[in-house]
Amino acid sequence: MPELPEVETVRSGLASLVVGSTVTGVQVFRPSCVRLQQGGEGEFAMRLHGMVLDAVVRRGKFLWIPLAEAEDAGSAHTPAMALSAHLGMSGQFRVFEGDPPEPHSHCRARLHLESPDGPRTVDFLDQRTFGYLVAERMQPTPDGLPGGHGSALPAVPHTVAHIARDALDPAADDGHIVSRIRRGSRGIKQVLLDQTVVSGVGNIYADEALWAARIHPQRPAEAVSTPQARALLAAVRTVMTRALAQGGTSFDALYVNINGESGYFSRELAAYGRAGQPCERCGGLIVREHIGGRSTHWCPRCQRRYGPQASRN
DNA sequence: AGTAGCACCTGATTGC
DNA sequence: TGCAATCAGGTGCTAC
Repeated sequence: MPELPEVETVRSGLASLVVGSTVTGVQVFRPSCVRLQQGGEGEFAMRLHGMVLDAVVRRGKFLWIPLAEAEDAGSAHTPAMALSAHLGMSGQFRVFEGDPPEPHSHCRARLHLESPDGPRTVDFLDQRTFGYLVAERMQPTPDGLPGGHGSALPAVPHTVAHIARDALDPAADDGHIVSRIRRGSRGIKQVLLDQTVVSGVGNIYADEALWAARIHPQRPAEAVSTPQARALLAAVRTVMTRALAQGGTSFDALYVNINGESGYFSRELAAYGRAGQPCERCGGLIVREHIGGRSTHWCPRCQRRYGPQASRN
């Protein structure tokens, strides 16, 4: 599943292939992929047509492409609009140079571009259709700092305004994240998955970070100490940084891929998908349980529910 | 306000 | 063999 490292791989691949291109045509094969667009696919196509793709930016799992008017392209003028994209569970972008092939059966939308190097085609594929595209207005960031990775613009699209900065964002406020992590009665894993607390963490890296920090996924957030919350945030960063380093090597630039389930990093997972196997730290058996509808993996021996001193799991 | 639960969706896998 | 139930899960909405 695409989490921050996978989405960043997509972002950098897309950026290298489409920035500076002009939209010359828009095809929507499945209208639900633009379900967030006010006015539907007609409005979507109209807002994109003739615009220049100025950058590819990411915050957490959210991607967007600031759209410049042709006469403003490359200038310091701040784009008012962006093409936003979320990959959901199974979204992919593929870029073709020259004549594109027939659209894949999972292709939900296709953008035709004109670049200085000739025509380009961008396909948005999404088997499970949880992903979406939307052409929408940008708004300033409250702190005046860059909205995400890939652009210095202090702006984010409307659908991203409520999403917290991600764990790898240089502008992330650790003190604020730690205090929000420790708030409330929810299980700590639920809090990690809450994109308004810290963004970019999905089901796989949540389990990995909790394992690394030795915290039970169901420990109430308010029972997590400040040092533990700091360690957990550090673990989130470590696991996503390592995954990103691997993801970066497993993709071909022309086949802009996401491949959460079979990337090289899957071999390094310590908890996720390892139910019944020994914990590599203590030898206890990793367990799997459905928590809040999500499969959750942990070591009951070294991840204690109520803290290091508790005798009960 | 904070939290829980469900809808959304399709293809692969499992069970009978 | 064939069909139906189950599973995967990120986000956003609704209900409590």
